[in-house]
Amino acid sequence: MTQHPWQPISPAKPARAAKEPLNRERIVDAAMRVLVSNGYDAVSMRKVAQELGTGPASLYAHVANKRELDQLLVERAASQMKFDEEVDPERWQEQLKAMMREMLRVLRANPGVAQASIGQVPLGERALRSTERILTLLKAGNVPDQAAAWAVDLIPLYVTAVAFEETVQSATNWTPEDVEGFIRGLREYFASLPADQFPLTVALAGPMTSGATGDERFEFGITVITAGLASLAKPH
Amino acid sequence: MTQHPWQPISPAKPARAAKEPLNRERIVDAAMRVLVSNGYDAVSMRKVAQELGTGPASLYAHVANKRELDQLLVERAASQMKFDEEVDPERWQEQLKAMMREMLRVLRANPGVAQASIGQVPLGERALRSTERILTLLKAGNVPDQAAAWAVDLIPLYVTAVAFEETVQSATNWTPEDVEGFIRGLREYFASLPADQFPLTVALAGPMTSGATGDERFEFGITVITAGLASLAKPH
DNA sequence: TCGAGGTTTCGAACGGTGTTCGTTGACGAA
DNA sequence: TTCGTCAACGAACACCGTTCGAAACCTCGA
Repeated sequence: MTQHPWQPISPAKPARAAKEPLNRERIVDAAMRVLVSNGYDAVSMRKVAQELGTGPASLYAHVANKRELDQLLVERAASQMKFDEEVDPERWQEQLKAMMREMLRVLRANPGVAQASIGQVPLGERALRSTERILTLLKAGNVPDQAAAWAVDLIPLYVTAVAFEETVQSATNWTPEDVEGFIRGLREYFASLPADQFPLTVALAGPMTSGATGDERFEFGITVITAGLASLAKPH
Repeated sequence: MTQHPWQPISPAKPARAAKEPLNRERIVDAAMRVLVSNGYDAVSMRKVAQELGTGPASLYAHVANKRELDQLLVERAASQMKFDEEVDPERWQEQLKAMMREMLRVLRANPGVAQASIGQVPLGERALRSTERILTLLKAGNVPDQAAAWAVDLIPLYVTAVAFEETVQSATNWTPEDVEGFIRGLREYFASLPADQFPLTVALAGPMTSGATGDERFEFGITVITAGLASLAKPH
């Protein structure tokens, strides 16, 4: 569509030079396009190569293997996270929650990255900035050193798990109506259980199936984690 | 080794009857054997069929697809969890932690189940007992209904994510020495960062890389979550 | 300008995966 | 005995990650 009619069919330059040479960045670009538009499962060496107009073997000159490509995708996504606000010790809990929301936002915008990212130690420069910021916020909250250090793991793990869960569910290609029907069926199922064996499950069928698609559950999770960390704070 | 020498080479019964007919239970049994001894990645329809002395197509008469087989494995593993102790309202926090430890124990004993389980709504009878128990414990702790209902998601999600992370790492086939070396390298890397940009990361390089292989990190996580839930308790 | 050496590209192939198709063969009902 | 039904399963399809080796290309010294 963008091709101009007067463009020569056979390019003036030799066919070989018409292609820019491959490099890591172009590969990650292509992989990112496939990831965003087709999900993580579609990110295969073949698909990425095809996106670049070549074969899968060509990628291996620039990327050791699929796992390394996954890591590059994670770093690329991590670089989209913005944590601009100055750390304000008075508002460390709110700022920590904002951080987690931002992480989830980026993971959602790049569906599938969560899958590639889970269980990976964050090492890139952007990830280090996140680490440093988490430590700063928790130090501002008087959280002990060891707790803060472990929270650096806990926080991304939770956010990533939530994002991963969402991508797994969205991978089923359900329409919103399907999801709604599933939720309703679930609620009815819970409510129909024998009340003598599962009294609370029956009684809480409504709350358990509420907020399944929105952000309320995530808000709840980050509230619990933040409150839990705050409760570990050393008395001043 | 267990075969007796006087056992006839060709069985007395017709060869067809020597094979028990296939059914879901036998398939899950076989899949479980493959899972425990070779990890989740080895659980393919072909391997499971081979374990049963047949071809992959035979499985599809009893199991819709691989995802359904995964779900059956999750249910099988969930049925191994034991939550015997009576609920004691005075000790609800400790009992909740014990529950999470038991969940992790089973997920560890069945490496790979976590991967199949993440993002799945727990529906089997065993899972329902877990749900009911979580709700009972939180009710004993005066946690509001909506919070308790969402905690039913949060708790397994965290435990499963931890287990999943562990299986991803163990899938690299590293020896304990490799892991130790990696951890040491990580600590040195953190410590060597520019202190003006990452002061806390440098200062906490030790704590951040401690307890990486043990259970301390998990204990920390369940403590944070339990404390966070407790902080939501309604004043009585 | 030529040629050698090293790197990049990439078609072909290997061994794996989930899944489907269509035939086979055993069994219960008529 | 015959027929209809359905589990069993061999073969195949379309994928996957990865490797190999030959060709094409770029760089640089002679």
